[in-house]
Amino acid sequence: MTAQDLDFWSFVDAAVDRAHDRLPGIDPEAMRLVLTLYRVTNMVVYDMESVVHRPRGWSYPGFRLLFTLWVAGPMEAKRAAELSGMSRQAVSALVNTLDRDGLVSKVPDQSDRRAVRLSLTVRGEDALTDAFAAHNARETLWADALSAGERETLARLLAKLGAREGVRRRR
Amino acid sequence: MTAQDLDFWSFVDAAVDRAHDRLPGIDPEAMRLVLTLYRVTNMVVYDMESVVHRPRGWSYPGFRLLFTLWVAGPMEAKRAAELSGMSRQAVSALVNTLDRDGLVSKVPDQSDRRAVRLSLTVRGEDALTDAFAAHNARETLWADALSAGERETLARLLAKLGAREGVRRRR
DNA sequence: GCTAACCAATCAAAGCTTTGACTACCTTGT
DNA sequence: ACAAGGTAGTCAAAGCTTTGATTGGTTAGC
Repeated sequence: MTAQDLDFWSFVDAAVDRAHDRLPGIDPEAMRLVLTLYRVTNMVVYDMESVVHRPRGWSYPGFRLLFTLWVAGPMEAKRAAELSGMSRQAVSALVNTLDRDGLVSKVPDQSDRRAVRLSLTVRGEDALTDAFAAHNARETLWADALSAGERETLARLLAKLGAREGVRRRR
Repeated sequence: MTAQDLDFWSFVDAAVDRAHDRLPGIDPEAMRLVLTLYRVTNMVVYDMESVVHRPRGWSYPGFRLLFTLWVAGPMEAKRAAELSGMSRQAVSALVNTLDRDGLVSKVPDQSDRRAVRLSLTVRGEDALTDAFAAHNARETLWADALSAGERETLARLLAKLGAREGVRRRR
């Protein structure tokens, strides 16, 4: 396989081979794992965003924040950042858009006047329910690439990777 | 587990339960798989970016483009977009930054004057070699969460998901 | 009470990505 | 030759994310 014949996926093989040839000390398996993880996730996210969310006028981050509120109920912006995995600044910017579009309401907290309490509007809840149904249908389409046993194994190994001690998220 | 006790990971369980309760038709397994995939990948990418790349003054996308050129050699911008998984516009914008910083050179193609040929500068190659060593060491740290057999299984299942027919990348 | 430390949120600047539009160039068919 | 269509790259506008700085509010120590 020369450099001329590569495509998006065979690039991973070429990268592993080339790195292994040129840099003796590297770990080819770890490299393949992270490269593949990154590419698959990007592919799935791009698909979700272009098929489900952009046609509805939303972004994937917007959906994630609305979904967070839908799952865990009204909460402070800081907590929404923790649960969704965004930074507080990102939540702040994102809520401006969602508030403008009438999907989220932002109310100053009674007991702590620094905080704002976020909640779905009725319109936000309706829109989320519709978008989530389409989102999940698309998830199923992806998941169907694997057998039930493979899906369980994949989810379990991913969770184990995510639980990695010593390499923790700091935000 | 009430909504008050959730954290970043238990949110996934809560989301699956809550969706299952409120919307009868959804596919909880597919949901868990995609949610977990997304969160793990974001965690790994954030870690790489904050530990390896930002301290060197780079972004993760910048690293990916340099790495693509390092693996497959000089190429047109369009091809770099295909292999790296970025859009042509994204490559165009990114190359402006990398060119400004002296890491990539952009030369008009002789035979097709529409095209530009991208290649690593000497400085770009040196910087990439250094960054890649650190990047791969960090990848190893993550991969060590799993046994050798688990790593192989995970990489294989991810590749199978990425090879999904009927749900293809369109860019 | 009052100051110091801390904390929630936002602002500002820079970077990446996206869609849509546009220019310049190449290629094909007549 | 030359017009029609396709292609490579860029520009523009909007959105999200990041780091670093700032504002306003709370809490703890003296």
